[in-house]
Amino acid sequence: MGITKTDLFTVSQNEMASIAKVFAHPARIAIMEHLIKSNACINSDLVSELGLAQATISQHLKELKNIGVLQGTVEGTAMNYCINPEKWIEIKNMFNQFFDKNIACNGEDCC
Amino acid sequence: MGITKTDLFTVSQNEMASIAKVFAHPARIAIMEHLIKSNACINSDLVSELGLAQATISQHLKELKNIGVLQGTVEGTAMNYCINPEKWIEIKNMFNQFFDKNIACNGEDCC
DNA sequence: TTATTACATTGCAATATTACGATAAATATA
DNA sequence: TATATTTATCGTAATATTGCAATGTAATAA
Repeated sequence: MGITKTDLFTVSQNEMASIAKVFAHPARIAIMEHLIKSNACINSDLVSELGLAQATISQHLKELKNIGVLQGTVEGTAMNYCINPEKWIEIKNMFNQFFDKNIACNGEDCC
Repeated sequence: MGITKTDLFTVSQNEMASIAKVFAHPARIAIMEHLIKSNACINSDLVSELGLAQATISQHLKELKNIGVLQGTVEGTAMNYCINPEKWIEIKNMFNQFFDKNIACNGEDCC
């Protein structure tokens, strides 16, 4: 089907999954890493940096903007994209909360 | 196209993306959370717990096994799945390294 | 006004993912 | 042995994602 049955899961499970989905493409990881290195960046830089077409990069940027991890300001004809620090921390905390659960097995017949 | 141009990106960017992809479905988040709560679990438990078909759950478990975050031991006709603690820490560290980068803007014209 | 530049959007083709019924495989039980 | 139980795999339909050329839009420069 390709359709996810979101109604079967909790809000936080769906949220975690949809944020992870944005991180689930190497181009979007590369965009974030490049933005962090440069401290600011425009779309056209990324085209030469990553080797993907302008339309493709614009699409990835849109998905990163959609979850709020990127913010963009207009700079003449160019765009000035950078990481949204508040959202960055928020997502970081979300992953931390998930991974900080106690995963110790308690029974001797466990795994 | 639906095909990712992995050759354009670094090994670590591709790895991060492919692990995030496994976390990018609420059923797989729910499976991990249920395993952590129960400390051990079999496939048939999850079918009644999650409301997805047995074949679907088996498929999700396979993907979680593929990246090593789950391990399964045979228990008669049943399976005993649980979190792999070493891999759990490894993935946790991967995300921590990614999010612990300094994202402070340095220029006054930045965002 | 007419380019030019930079980015977004649209419309597709190719491929991937999700879900599940059917069925296979493996073990346990009568 | 025959049957039930549990999980894995296969095949397939529905939907989603990826990538890009073409085009649209908005601001600047000539």
